Amino acid sequence: MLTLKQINSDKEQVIAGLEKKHFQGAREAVEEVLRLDQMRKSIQQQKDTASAEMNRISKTIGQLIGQGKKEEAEQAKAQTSTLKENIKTYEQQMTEAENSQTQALLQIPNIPYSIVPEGKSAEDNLAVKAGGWDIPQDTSILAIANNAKAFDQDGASVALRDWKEEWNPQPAFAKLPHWDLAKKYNLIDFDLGVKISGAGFPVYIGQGARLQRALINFFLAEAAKDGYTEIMPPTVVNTASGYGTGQLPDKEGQMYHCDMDDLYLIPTAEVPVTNIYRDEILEEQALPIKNCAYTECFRREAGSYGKDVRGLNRLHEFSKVEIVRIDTPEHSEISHREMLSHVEGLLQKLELPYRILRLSGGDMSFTAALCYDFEVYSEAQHRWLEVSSTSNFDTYQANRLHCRYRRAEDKKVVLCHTLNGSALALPRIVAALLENNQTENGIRIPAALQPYFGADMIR
RNA sequence: GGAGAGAUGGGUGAGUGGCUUAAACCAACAGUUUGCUAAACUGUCGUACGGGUAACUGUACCGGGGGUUCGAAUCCCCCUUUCUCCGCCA
Repeated sequence: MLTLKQINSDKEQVIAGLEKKHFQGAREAVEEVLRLDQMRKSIQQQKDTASAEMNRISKTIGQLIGQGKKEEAEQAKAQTSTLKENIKTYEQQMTEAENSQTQALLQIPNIPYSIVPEGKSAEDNLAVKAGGWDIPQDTSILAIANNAKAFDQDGASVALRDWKEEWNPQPAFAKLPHWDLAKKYNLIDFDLGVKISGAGFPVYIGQGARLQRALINFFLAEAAKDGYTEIMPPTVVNTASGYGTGQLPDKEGQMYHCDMDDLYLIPTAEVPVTNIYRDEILEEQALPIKNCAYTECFRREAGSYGKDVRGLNRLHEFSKVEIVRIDTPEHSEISHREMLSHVEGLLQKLELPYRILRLSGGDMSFTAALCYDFEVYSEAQHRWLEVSSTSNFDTYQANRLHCRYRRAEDKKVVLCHTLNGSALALPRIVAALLENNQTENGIRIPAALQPYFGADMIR
């Protein structure tokens, strides 16, 4: 959540930011938080004064009893009853005010950075870069893309906006969608998954299972090369962790819940791996912390339907390698770019056509300050598939997590920045690999993946 | 799952109702002394929220939550968790 300090000192900027994110009733929400804050402060002043008086009297009583002055002690006791009641009332009011204030703050999303494009929806996302083995290199627009210093050159990025329309690859032969390929090569059995679990829980078989394991190992190895520490966290988390990274309370219905023990199945490794640092004060020299983790991810995906859920496009359980960073505010932007380069490198090594989108204010997640999506092009489905979302949360998550660090310079304790990104989520990568690499003789495995897969083709 | 014993600051650890403003030691940081290193000495050494331009100061926090009391780290209840033993088990 946003800090009170931010809201207090930069009220108008915060409101403008919330409006950029198309948050309804931004001004009212901010005013409400400020009003509750004023209320809380004035109650605290009264309560602190009363408590100070109470402490003073109690101490006196102790001294009087020590001196054997019992009558005077009894007199002093008589003074305390109203005071005691007042304190109790103040405490209740303060708890109430604090709770409403927290509730109000939880309803307010993060504010976007200035380079986030204006806009309401996915239509307004900005393509900042594109690449991949199959993209024609002579298109002038793409030439700009390749020369652009990625991610921070707004002028260059704007020119890329409509590049998708310029590039309409014509497949050499009618390519099959991955659900047909999965059947043809006996890689994935969707019906079997329905039998033993339900829709959205595919069963990977033989080379299909091996491809999963190869991708996981490849992604983890690449992350290790880039200096990430591998974590293997629990796959279920408690409510405190759910609140820490912001899945609770707003996304409660999106997570699977184990009623008996009140635990949630993780929707992403971000949850356990970021919560490692909940309620921690880190030393500045330990930053940036770079962790990666492979986990299964579980999502209820309530409300999804149609072509979006066909095959591997949207699953209830899927494998993902996540990269997570905890950093200082000064360095988090650099960290973000390094993460983007890492993810881009993975897609290049997998030889997939990709584009990178800077999400518009309205399309960003509740908690992000800046977010880039990576999409790969599926030649059989003729559409872009989102395979990674790499975000900087600024202090928004850290504030909720109470994740802070001690500045080396002045020893002050301040909030960290948190960042995370998929590197990568498997299902749509598998879909794109199968669809784009199909030949008459089988499915080609990209060279970088061959050592992990143990073969150059799926036959 | 059953029984018992624990949980105190960055660490070790004292504290069984008011002489605690949580001792002491270690670590850390700053300074003094000193050819250098080391040692010694002195000082600083939590977090959150208030008040104050500031120096400073108030309140809360001893695993978490509730209760008893004028007053709780200390007594009572519930929860979490660690250890030991028993049971079960890959």
